[in-house]
Amino acid sequence: LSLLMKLVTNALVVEKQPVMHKSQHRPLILKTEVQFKVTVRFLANLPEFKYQLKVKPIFDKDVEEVKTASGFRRFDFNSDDSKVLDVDTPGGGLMAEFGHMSLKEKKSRSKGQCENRLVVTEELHIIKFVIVFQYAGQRCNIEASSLPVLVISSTNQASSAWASIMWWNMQSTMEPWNLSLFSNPPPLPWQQLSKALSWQFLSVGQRELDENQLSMLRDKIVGNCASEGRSDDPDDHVQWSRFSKNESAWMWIDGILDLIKKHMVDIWRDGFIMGFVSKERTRLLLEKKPAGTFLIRFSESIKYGAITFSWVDQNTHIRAVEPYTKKELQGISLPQIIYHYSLTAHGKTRKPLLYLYPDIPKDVAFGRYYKLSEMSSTVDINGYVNRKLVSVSVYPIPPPSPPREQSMEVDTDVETDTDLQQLLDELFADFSRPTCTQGHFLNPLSLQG
Amino acid sequence: LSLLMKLVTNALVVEKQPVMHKSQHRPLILKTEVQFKVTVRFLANLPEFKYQLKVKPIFDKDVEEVKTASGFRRFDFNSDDSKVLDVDTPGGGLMAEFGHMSLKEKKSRSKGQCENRLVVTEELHIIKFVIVFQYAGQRCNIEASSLPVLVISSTNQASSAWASIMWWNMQSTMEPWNLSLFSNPPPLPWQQLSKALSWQFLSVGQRELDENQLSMLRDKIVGNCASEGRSDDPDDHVQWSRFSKNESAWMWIDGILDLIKKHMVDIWRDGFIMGFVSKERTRLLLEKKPAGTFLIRFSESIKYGAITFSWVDQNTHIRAVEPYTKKELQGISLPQIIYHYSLTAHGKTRKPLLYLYPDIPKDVAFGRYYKLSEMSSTVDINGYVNRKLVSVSVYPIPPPSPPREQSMEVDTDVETDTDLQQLLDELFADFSRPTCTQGHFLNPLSLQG
DNA sequence: ACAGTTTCCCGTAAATGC
DNA sequence: TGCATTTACGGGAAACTG
Repeated sequence: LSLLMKLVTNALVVEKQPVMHKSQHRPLILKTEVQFKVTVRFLANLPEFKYQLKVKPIFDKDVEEVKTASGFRRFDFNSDDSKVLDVDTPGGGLMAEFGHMSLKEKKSRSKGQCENRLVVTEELHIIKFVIVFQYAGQRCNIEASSLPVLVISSTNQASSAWASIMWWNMQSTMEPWNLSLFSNPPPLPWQQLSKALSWQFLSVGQRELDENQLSMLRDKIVGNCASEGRSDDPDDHVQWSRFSKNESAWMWIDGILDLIKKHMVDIWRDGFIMGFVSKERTRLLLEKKPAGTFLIRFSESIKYGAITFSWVDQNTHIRAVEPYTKKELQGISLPQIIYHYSLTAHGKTRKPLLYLYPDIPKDVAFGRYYKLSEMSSTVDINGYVNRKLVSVSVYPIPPPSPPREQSMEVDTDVETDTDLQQLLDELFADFSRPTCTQGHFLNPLSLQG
Repeated sequence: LSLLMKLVTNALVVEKQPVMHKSQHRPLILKTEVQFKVTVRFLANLPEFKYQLKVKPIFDKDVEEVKTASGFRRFDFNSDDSKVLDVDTPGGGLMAEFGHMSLKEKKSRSKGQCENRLVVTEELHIIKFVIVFQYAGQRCNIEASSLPVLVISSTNQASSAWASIMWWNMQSTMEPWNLSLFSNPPPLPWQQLSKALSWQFLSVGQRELDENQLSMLRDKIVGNCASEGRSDDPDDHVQWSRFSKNESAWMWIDGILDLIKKHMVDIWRDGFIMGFVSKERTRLLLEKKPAGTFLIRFSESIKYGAITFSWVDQNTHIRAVEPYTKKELQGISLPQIIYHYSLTAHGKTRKPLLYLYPDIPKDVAFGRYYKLSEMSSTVDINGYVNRKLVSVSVYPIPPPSPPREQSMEVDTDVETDTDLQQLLDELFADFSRPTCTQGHFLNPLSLQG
């Protein structure tokens, strides 16, 4: 009997297709009150059992007491809790499809009693599918278990949850099925973590991280730049807390992944974003290059994914533009920004970006992208004058304004208008110097030799 | 007894505060599965009834059969269906607060049987609050009714629903409580409708419509420009279908209200948006004005609320920029657009906007707005070069590109790159004429005398 | 096929809980 | 009080349903 159980247990395969955007093959993140689908397949083709077996999904079966003790949340299935009969599949095997499952938290009375309680995105749960099976007068349970499941209640937890999944996947290659992993998570070799990170970029942006990019990440995450040899020391390890906790590596990287996914899959895929370069390395790379050479970097300081470019300006000054955020990129694409980016300095307006590092003319690199987007916005519509957005800078920066303690009042206080006007006049002294040409027109962007 | 009932019935007042964005004092739009709050007040101060009266909300009481017959949907309260005891209020009166009400549709088996079924935003429902009341051995019902309620299931229905509310409010000043109004809605005098429309702008944008704006709307909605005298003919009437049905007046106006609410309450309030001006009138107004005079108009053609400006260009040409949509205004404000708007034509770049019609220097009108927004984006951050967005146009438009039947292929087809490059070169011939200045820099925005 | 209507669910903001 | 977690719901899009 016990042999039969084991045999048949292994013959069950579980597949899920939740609608989580992050999920790939392994659907390990489930959001409460959001539907997901589970298909249970009976691999051993035993058609004589057709319509005779009932499958029932159970959340955290067998481990419920343990988990409750350690402060885990408890969940129930919302609607489809009832079991579904087996049906035959085209291949002839048996299967059951749970089409509209979703989770709801069971509120337990006393929650915070446990000392070292994990954060919710570290709780590893299990969904089991159980068949109560009658055979030869005997009765036994056949079970199939899902991969570990992380349950979140809001998409703002998805990023942390994904960190847990990556960590678990890396651990479980060595020590499978450790559901208490995050009670005391062992550090991981950088070698292994770096591969996982690279895969994320492959998955999201169709291009892995190269050695230079990984090296920058190593310096940032492993730190300990003592061995500045930049070779991957196999002794380098990363702590879970360093990787996943607030303000730490993964949140920053995931913001960048999201930035790529939403706004620059194509440019990333084609390799035009150096991205992970420190400011120092940027200077090293650029300082020997002719003016007009630039490279594209992810912002290291801004929390939720932003991108900037650094370029060699006149007199070999290296400058970087204020990073563009995801929100801003909704209105204008990075290639468009790069194509039109203009700088007004010392009374002269010019386009400071010429060659993508090391020496690719920017149109060769980016032409294929901005052409398409420009096309559509340049067409005349109903007799209207077409238009487009251009990102411009005024440099050098004017002297900083004196601090204003009550900026809230400004919008009703007419008195400050004059101050503001002055400041603004200063700011745009170069930019908007009025000039008489034909008609009454100001001529703000002109080069006044 | 009947006297008492009437007396007490009138003594009940119903107040609701749903979280619908459109709702003002009268909360007449309810969305299914979204919470709202109802407070029932017993105006007659009879403290001896404290804690003895139970109030029960009932949806479509007394009219359910009629409505079901005419194809109306039916609803139930979700959770708080149970009645709540009366409690005393600070003033000493009796009241009951239903804190977490929400509606759920009761699916009825056969729905589409009714011939002339109304659309859902024309269904007028009623919520009644009933007290079963024992007095002197007698038992009777005390009832208070809500104002008519429109039930929607998605915010994309809110606009239509609001149209119904306006229409009902206008009708009910003459003939109150007509719940079958939309079965055969009588036309309304323009005089009355125009006031209601004007109030919408007052409510959303803190400024009513002036006579010129209303006159333009009259021409558009009433049509029938036979009496071109532009005086308000009291015989002008508007049909409900003309006002509310798809692609018609209200949808367009409501898109503009939303535009104002989201992006330009201040400029609207201060009266700098002429807004409702026909193209013809725009030309009449501007053609006698000096070059650089401009006015701001709402787009008449774009469906969901967009804004443009028309200006007197060189040689007294009147031009208008492609309208800005709500989505685009998320990234840049209208005052900023106006302040920096630049035009490149005939090899010269200039700012074509100088005087807001009739003759207000644009900085006098808009200075107060763009100063504030410029402030924040001009501050230097962490050594980055500040930047901002500018809306620019290239005019005149280059010859239209030959039609491309397979624009889908372009992004993988390297062959077309050359074509695109050529076209683009043409497009930006004026805009990006390369010029050698110091260094290698192109000098695209320069005036080459 | 299609339009009116509802459902689904992300992402943000607010509320809640601990 | 602050942070972790959940709830709420607008908005866009997909799914439904006659």
